[in-house]
Amino acid sequence: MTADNNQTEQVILTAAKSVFMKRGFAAARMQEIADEAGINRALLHYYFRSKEKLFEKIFSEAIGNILPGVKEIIDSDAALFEKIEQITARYIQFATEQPYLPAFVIQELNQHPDKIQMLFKESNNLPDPRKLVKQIDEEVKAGNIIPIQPAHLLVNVIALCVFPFVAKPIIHLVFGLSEEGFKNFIQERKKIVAQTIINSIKKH
Amino acid sequence: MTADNNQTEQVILTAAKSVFMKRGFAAARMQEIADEAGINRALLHYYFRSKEKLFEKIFSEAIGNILPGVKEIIDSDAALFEKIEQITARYIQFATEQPYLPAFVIQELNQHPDKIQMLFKESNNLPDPRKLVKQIDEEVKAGNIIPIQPAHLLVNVIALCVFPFVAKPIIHLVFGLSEEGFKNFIQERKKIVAQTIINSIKKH
DNA sequence: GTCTATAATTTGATAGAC
DNA sequence: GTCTATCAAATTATAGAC
Repeated sequence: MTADNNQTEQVILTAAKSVFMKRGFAAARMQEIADEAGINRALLHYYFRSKEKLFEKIFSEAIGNILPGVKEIIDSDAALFEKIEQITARYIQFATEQPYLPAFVIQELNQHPDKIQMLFKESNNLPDPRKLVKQIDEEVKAGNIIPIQPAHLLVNVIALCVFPFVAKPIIHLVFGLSEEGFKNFIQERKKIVAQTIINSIKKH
Repeated sequence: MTADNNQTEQVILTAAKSVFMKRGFAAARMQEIADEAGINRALLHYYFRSKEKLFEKIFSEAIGNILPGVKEIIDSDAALFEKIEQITARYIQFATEQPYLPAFVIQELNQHPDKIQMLFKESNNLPDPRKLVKQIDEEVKAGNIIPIQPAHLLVNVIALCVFPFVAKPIIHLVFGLSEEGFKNFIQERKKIVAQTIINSIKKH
């Protein structure tokens, strides 16, 4: 593989990511990807054969960027409250850097659940919740936190992190935030989410 | 307007809602709507002129079903904790009856933010958060709840209600739930969400 | 490896008969 | 009001020259 080859491939991937994230698979156009990459459509097919194959590449890369980090935290030996703080911090930081990603994943997940679920599985980085589930159950038993089902706690954490990004346009509308105001809002959530979760389960 | 006219129009709207919810605007096909309505494409255009107009009708109807109820609760004179319980109950009940709706709204919101924001505004049922914001601020000042910015509290409530529906395929995957298991999970959340929120803000 | 030209198909929309 | 036939545009994909 020549340097040029590699470089063009990378330019295409960058452009494809940008377009797929903004538009979603169905509304994305190969022409727009080509334009953004500064090449023509034929070359897209030369490198990736089809729109679908290109999409799969982009999607797998995207989840490959976030899953390993989350998995690592979930499987770590840290204490529960510490894990919660780490997960929220990493999630929000990641979504801040790639603000289109959460809505994109949710959109595709709901439109082709089987296919997307397979891509998640193939990534081999899907967090296995069992260890964390056990840890939560033990904290409950030990009387350190109030009784709560681990699945609900986990969903609560992810929901508080991710939702503001997918609901961004509605938040702008309801609270009349500027772009800057929204950024502030997200930064505040880095502390607020962990605090909210911990307050909701700790015994006082 | 004859009975037949009205009936056909209703059949089309029902079919269109089903298809748009499942596919989203970009991936929805007029042919599929026609098939599901048991008519042909030409008749769709006879009644609604274009795909876009049909979509707007469906979207406006959809948000028209949920917004007035939420607005009513938010503007009511109920105590804060009571409002939180009412909002969570209504949201989750509504999303249970129309499980595709939350992901659908989020998808379209992110793909055509300006247009969708306008449809929200035109509905004239967008909740005005000011009264609730004031109520929260007063509870904070009175020392009844911990200091929290109203916007974060509101986003937390909606996030915990809505997120499980938009993330349904991933929840299935991670926790290995059956369809029945997911329904149970959602029913449990009717109590858990309000409880989580209230625990997170009340003083102990 | 990259381009131009074009094929093949899909899809939203309209014309016109009944 | 409903249908068949057809148009016009868009879009993915390929063939072939350079």
